[in-house]
Amino acid sequence: MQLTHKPAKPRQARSEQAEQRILAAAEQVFATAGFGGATMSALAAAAGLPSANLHYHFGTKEGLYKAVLQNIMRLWLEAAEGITASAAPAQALSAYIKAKLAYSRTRPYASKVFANEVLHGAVHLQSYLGEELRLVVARKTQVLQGWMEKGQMEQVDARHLFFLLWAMTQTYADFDTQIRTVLGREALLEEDFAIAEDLILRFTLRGCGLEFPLKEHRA
Amino acid sequence: MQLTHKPAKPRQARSEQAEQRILAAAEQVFATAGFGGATMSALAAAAGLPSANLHYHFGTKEGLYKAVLQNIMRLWLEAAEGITASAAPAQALSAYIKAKLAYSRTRPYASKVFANEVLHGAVHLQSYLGEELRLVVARKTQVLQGWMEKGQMEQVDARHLFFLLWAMTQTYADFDTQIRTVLGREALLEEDFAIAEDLILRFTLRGCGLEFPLKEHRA
DNA sequence: ACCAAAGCTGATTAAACAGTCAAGTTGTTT
DNA sequence: AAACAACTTGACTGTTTAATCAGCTTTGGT
Repeated sequence: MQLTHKPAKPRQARSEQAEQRILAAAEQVFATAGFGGATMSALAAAAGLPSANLHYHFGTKEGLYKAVLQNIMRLWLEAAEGITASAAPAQALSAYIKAKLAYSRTRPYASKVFANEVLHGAVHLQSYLGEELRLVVARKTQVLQGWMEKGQMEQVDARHLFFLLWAMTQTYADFDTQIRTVLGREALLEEDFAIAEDLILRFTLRGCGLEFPLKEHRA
Repeated sequence: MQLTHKPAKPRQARSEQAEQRILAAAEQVFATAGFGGATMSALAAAAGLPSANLHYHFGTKEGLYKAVLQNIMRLWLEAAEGITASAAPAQALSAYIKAKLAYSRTRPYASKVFANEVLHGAVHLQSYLGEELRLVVARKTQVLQGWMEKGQMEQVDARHLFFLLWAMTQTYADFDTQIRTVLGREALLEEDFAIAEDLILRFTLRGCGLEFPLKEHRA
């Protein structure tokens, strides 16, 4: 927990490479084993390095875990950038759903690490959830309320709308084992994600009193 | 993993009580710490017993974990019982959503243990997912397809419909930390679940081309 | 009242674990 | 090419952990 850490100010970072490699491997191991279930030797084996090496770069197991989480957090807020007052609700919400679902397809381990952390009380993410995420949700909620006041979409609770969008899109990463088993697949295919996207869009847009299917403008 | 277990056939089970107590405590500990993060002494402390006692009743940590999971599985399939060919789609789906959401409210730890297990590859649940759950989904999927053929609801992919219903209802248990933080609450209130229920029903029913809000018949 | 069987527990053990360290190698600056 | 910092590593250490076990108490059948 406490630091016997990397020499406080490394004059120059020569081996960014090793750290990236460790982080990528750790994302997978933490995703499949959880924090408690991941051992330093498993993490080291996945990175192809001796475990002393991981301690050199990240100090402690918890330090490595936090670095992995921080890496993931960067991705999470980007997706919502298209939700602005001047955008059209149907297009903006569609883009958000597509972006979030794309993360589930391309970064399933990142999603799982995040899910695992929140599931167990988010002790390492309290500040992120309480500050950054809370702020983004507050801002985006105001955008949606603006749309509602202008009659561009129906009245719905905007915060709960986000909870449901997160749930529906992330479930395809977090619970892929269950989904794959029910579908009888080794791995989820593009067509599965296409069906999912269509259904989530249908639910969301119609739920908000918007048109579905979306008609392309400027085809 | 291997058994040095409870005397194969206990003539009489005298202390059902202790096992229930251990299981209830273990559900909480496994939910908040995960399998790897839970220690036998933490489990024992939560149950208010020495750890040798837990080993007496459940053999190994994994044995206890499996018993907790098995306990949870019983709950999971019951909720879908109302989905039958003769039922009205809107009523049956509403009842299912309400039942699943009620579990998120009343048994959040059970939901979390299940979520955690699936998240990490469901190694202890493969047979359940592949057999029982797969079968139930196959049957309920047929019921929905029957409704669609009769024009009682729109064409949607029934299996993905279930994935989204599970995601939306269980998120209020599994990710309650995130939801509570965004809402600025110490604990989720009845009114939060009421809003959630309303929004999930709205999404689902409209997404399936059904009437929302539902009109009570035989009021 | 007696006696098995079932239930309980403190003390112990062997293995797994996170973290340390000293001795090495590599790369960069002057 | 010398000097130094960044990096790498195998061997090691103290602690935590799951699991065991021998001996004790409680319970129910007769």
